[in-house]
Order: sequence, then C-alpha cells, then structure tokens
Amino acid sequence: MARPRQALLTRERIVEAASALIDAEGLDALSMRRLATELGVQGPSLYNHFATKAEIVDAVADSVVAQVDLSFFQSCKWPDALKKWAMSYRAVLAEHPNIVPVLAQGPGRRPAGLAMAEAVYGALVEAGWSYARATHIGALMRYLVTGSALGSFALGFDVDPQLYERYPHLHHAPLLAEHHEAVDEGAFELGLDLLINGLQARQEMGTRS
Amino acid sequence: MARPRQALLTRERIVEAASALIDAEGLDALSMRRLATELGVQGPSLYNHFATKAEIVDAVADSVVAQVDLSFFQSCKWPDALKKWAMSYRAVLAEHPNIVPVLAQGPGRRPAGLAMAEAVYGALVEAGWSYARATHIGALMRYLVTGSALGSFALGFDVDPQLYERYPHLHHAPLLAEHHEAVDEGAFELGLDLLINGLQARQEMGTRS
DNA sequence: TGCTTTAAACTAGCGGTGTAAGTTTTAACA
DNA sequence: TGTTAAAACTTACACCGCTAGTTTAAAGCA
Repeated sequence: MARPRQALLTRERIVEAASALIDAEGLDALSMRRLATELGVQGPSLYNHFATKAEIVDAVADSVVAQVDLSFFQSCKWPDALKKWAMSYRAVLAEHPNIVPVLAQGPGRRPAGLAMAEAVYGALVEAGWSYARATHIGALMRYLVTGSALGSFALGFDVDPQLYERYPHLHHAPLLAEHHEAVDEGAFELGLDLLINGLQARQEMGTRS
Repeated sequence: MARPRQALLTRERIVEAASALIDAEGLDALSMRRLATELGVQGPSLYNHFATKAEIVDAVADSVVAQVDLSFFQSCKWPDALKKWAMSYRAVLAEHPNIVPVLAQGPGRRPAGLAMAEAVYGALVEAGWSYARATHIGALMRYLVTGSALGSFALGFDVDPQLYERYPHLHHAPLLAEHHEAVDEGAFELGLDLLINGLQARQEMGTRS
C-alpha cells in the first residue's frame, strides 16, 4: 500500500490508541509494532506522525494531565483551590495508573503540564507567596499526588507472612497489600490536610517568606 | 573459556559494577551485554548469578537503601528521628539519582527496604500512633523523599524563554532549571517541617487516630 | 584417591525492540 | 499539468533479554 486516499493515521488517533493500550496492558506493552497493529498499520508508519516513541508517550502523558480540573483557581481561595485541584489531579492519575511513572519523572515540556504549573504558581503568587515559596509549594503538591498514585508503598509487601517473621512490627504487613488503595488514599488525605493547614497557619502568622 | 580456577564474577562484584554504570550513565545504559563487558565477561555469564536483569536492578536499589541511616530511631524521639532519617534517606538518593525511579515504584521485597519499613513503622507505633496512621505517615515520608529526589519539577522547564510567553506567571521559569536542586531541596525541607510539626501538634492534641 | 556432580564460564541463536533508509502512490499546490 | 510533499509500504540494522547446550574446573563423596 502506498499513500491512501484518506490518511489512516492522525496524531490524535495514535495517542488515543497508545493511551488505551497503556491503560489496558501497561507501559511495557506499548511497542511501535504493537501500537501500529492496533491501528491496522505497519510499525514504521507511525514515524510519519511522531519522531520517536518517547514523543508518543509524552503526548499520552499530556493528554492525561489535560484532564485535571484547574477551574478551582478561579473560583476558590488558595487553600481550597489547592486542595480541590490536588484531589482532581490524583483522581485523574488513579484512572490512568500505568502512565504515572512517566509523569512522576517530571513535567517535561508538555503543554498541559505547563498550563497546570501556570495556574498553580499564579494563584499562589497572587495570594502573596514569594516566588520561591510558590515554587516549593507547587513541587510539594506534585510529590504528594504522584507519590500516592505511583507504585504504592503497601503494594510492595508480599502475601506470604513467613517473610516478615524477622520484622516484629511488620507482622500484618501482608494485609497492607490487599488494602493498598486505601493506604495510599489515607496517606494522601493526611498529607494534604497537614500541608495546607500548615501553610494556612504560616500565612496567618505572616511568615510567608 | 570454561570454568576458571578463580570465579570471575560474584553477586557483589556484579552489583557494584551495575551500580557504578547506573550512576555514571543512567538506567538505560544498563544492559546485560554492556554490564558483562564492564566485568570482562560475556553477557549470558551473568545468568549464573542472577536469574533476570530485574533482579540485578533490585539488588542495586537495595544496596542504595541499605546506606540510609536508621540509628536515629534508637537515639531520638519520633519527630526528630523521622526528620533526621528522612534527610539521610534523601541524601543517599541524591547521590544515586538514576536509581530513584526504581525505588519510587515501591519498596518491593528488598531486605533493606523491609528493614527500613520495620524501623519507621515500629518507632511510630511505639510512639502511640495507630497502625493505620503509622502506615500513612511512613507512606507520606516516602512520597516526599522520592518525589524530591526524582525528576525535578524545576528540571522540566526549558532554558528558552520564548516558550513561556503565553504563561504570564512562568516568565522566569527558565531560571528554575538552573536551580532545580535548590528548588527540590527547599520543597523537601518545607514539606518536612509542615508534616512533622503538623503531626506533633496532632499528637499533643491527642488526635492520634 | 578416584568418580560424580555441580558451578561458572563459553558460543550460538531466538524473538523482540526502536528506528533509519529507500520505495511507491496519492494528494496538494504552483 | 508538472512538481513537490505526505503517508503508507518493505527491508534491514544494531541492540535487547534470555535460553540452550557445551566445556572445563572445582567440590563433594565413596
């Protein structure tokens, strides 16, 4: 087949298929040939639309970040906005857990990531936080959201209790694996409360440096 | 060459070489053939000592975690211990940034990871925190440490200022890339203070649930 | 001591990967 | 209408993790 009358591929179709494949079978399942097959095409054809595989993965990551709700920064005061945004962010990542490792590595030059940074950073600066502090707070929220959406702390524990005989305090660690979602959610909520309440207290004390 | 009089490889030597290679050239540079070459050996010989590449990477990760100082849990009260341990943890990761993505995915079944979990969890439970809360706090600290040691928030920004013309609050974002280490360190310290002070306040109020 | 088993290197090779190069046909444009 | 660019194709390269089978030396045992 040479050039078809109607293009078989678009960047959008490729990103959609890649996203679905990653969601369904994980990052490792995404190969250029496999993705092409999914789209009814031969592997190298994808290179007419993306220069590298990494560009495709980046586009998938950006399409996920684009789903995060940034409206709270218009409608709420900063502590509330920060909290609701973080919860939306985490909820989006929870729907696409397999792409989280890519996001956790850094925001990259992805447009949706930049738009998000702009919204968060802008809201904090306008609330009176220094440039440096606003950056720190934004980074902190990222650690919290991606950390709790990433490979869970609890997931690392095996179901075999024998493994933990030498660790007196870990004797019910195997239970954690079963409830890892609740563990990460609990940790996230605790962290969110502590951070935002702590920041709010600092602001009221005037130590916004 | 058949079996040599003196074994050329040991698990230790393999882990050391793999760790050095990852530190120097990144995770992607670690291939079985490359690692073997570094050790003066052919690729498949490594399989006499490790079953899979993943096992080698895990061993490297564990050797890094083993360097974290856990002594504070014996010598300090929990807020101080938590803080000093987290700083030691972060310092170790900062020396081996290329392995952090592996650690961030979860503690796995690595012995040093388990020993660390035991120390942290045990100290918190003995300080009166509930099992659930102790788990949450441990997870939170992990988010903070790995997040701030992982691909930096600030690193994602390009040095080209033109990119940020559409983002009014990001106009000096390019500066962040240069100072990304300071940014992550500042965010980490802020987060550590907020979390630990917040937890301490809760404990004093008796809301340790 | 001598025999057997096991360990630790080797070589060869399989199926898979990302991607480069060059080909063909169609669409779009001057 | 002729030229150029786009979008599919096929072929192929170098590398990947890993398996299988071979060789030889070391270690264990009668």
